[in-house]
Amino acid sequence: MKKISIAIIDDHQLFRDGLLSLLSAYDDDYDLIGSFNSGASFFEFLEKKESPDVLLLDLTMPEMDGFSVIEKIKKKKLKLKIIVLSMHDDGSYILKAARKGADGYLPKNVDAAELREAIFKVYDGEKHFSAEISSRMFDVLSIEGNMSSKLTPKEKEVLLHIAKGLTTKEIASKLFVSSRTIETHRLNMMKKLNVKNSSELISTAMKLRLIK
Amino acid sequence: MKKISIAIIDDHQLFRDGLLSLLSAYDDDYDLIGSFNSGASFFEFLEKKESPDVLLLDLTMPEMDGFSVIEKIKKKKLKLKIIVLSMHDDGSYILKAARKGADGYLPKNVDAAELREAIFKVYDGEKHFSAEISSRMFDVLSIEGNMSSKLTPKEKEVLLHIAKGLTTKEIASKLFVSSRTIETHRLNMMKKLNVKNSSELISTAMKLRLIK
DNA sequence: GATAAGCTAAGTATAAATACTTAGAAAAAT
DNA sequence: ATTTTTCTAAGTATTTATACTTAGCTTATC
Repeated sequence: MKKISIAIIDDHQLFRDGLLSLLSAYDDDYDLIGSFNSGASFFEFLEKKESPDVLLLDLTMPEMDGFSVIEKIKKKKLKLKIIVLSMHDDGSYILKAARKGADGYLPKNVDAAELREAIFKVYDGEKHFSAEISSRMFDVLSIEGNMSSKLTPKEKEVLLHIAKGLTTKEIASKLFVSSRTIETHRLNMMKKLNVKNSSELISTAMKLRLIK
Repeated sequence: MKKISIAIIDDHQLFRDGLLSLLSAYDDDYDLIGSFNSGASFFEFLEKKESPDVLLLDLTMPEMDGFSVIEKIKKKKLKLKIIVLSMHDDGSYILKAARKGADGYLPKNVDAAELREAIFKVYDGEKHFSAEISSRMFDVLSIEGNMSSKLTPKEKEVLLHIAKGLTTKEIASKLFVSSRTIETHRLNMMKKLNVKNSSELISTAMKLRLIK
């Protein structure tokens, strides 16, 4: 049987080393072709060498984050499977990865056997999102499901000011527009997120990471 | 020179393996006496064997989390240094660890040299919080500094309902008290957190992880 | 050039929140 | 047993937010 070729992208050594160790438990099944500390160095590598079958990818990295790496892979129409291996068991992160086209998502507490299962599954064209992961995605989806569309830049700007405790009037004078405009923005956001008032707007927005 | 004895507590294999790999870079300096997947198994080990000099500890674990491990160590008055090695670069986590008595805090992107430096520093009785870490702590402290005291259980209950979008009247009837009582709770919280209105109350509370 | 999306703004009425304070009863802590 | 904290509640005036709509103008997008 052909070995599955694997690459790792992660900015921290600890994680890369840990993954290497997990992979080595089933050494005969894999062919590790590279371990990279950034998306850039991975794409550099691809210019000379062949693409791996499966990419193990961290999300939070400086400069080019995991999401951008997925985007670039899809843009280049590379035929490799992507497993996101992230420290964030946060629903919105997982969902975003899935939307961008990740084939699997593993939380931090993987063991060698679970990792192996995921790799084989995505290599065979299946998706791998664990039950726990799926339920978290579901939480966010249930909020988003009621969200008719994304917030516009101006709306986000207003949202930030609301979170800071500014009143409608204060925000209006800060942005040089009428109070009614700010009210409209706020009310539009409340409709989009399907919430009843400003307090729920803030808490829902923070859950969805529209503000941090 | 005597080797520094080290133990690791982390629930995920990937992390433990990664740490082992990082430690092996300066193999001669350390004496790894144990690697544990839970606080319980570490304390079990301590009943028979001697305590390590330095403990590398993860925060987020099932059952007994890292904070509880620190507490138990302090209660038992064990003389070992604790370095928290966490995936959370979140100010409130770091601060909580420091308050409980952690001697150092390292973010996820440690390399072997940084880890070594931290281990030697805490072994010598110093504290090790990197500049980045310290600044995050400072962010939370600056909010907390203006917080006269903690929220009471009832206040937290009211806070949750506010975050869900309930009005004062709705919360009052839900908790079988007068609207004025709920108002008092809300206003007291606003004073404690030094915020101007409900929106800022929610955003600040979420930053401080008073609600999730 | 047409279509869609985003930003701007307003009318009118009602509901809710906020600013300021004070204070008694109950529960918890010491 | 006493002190402290928490929970409860209210008065009055003012400010802010919300409900429900409509709509012109500007800026992208195709």
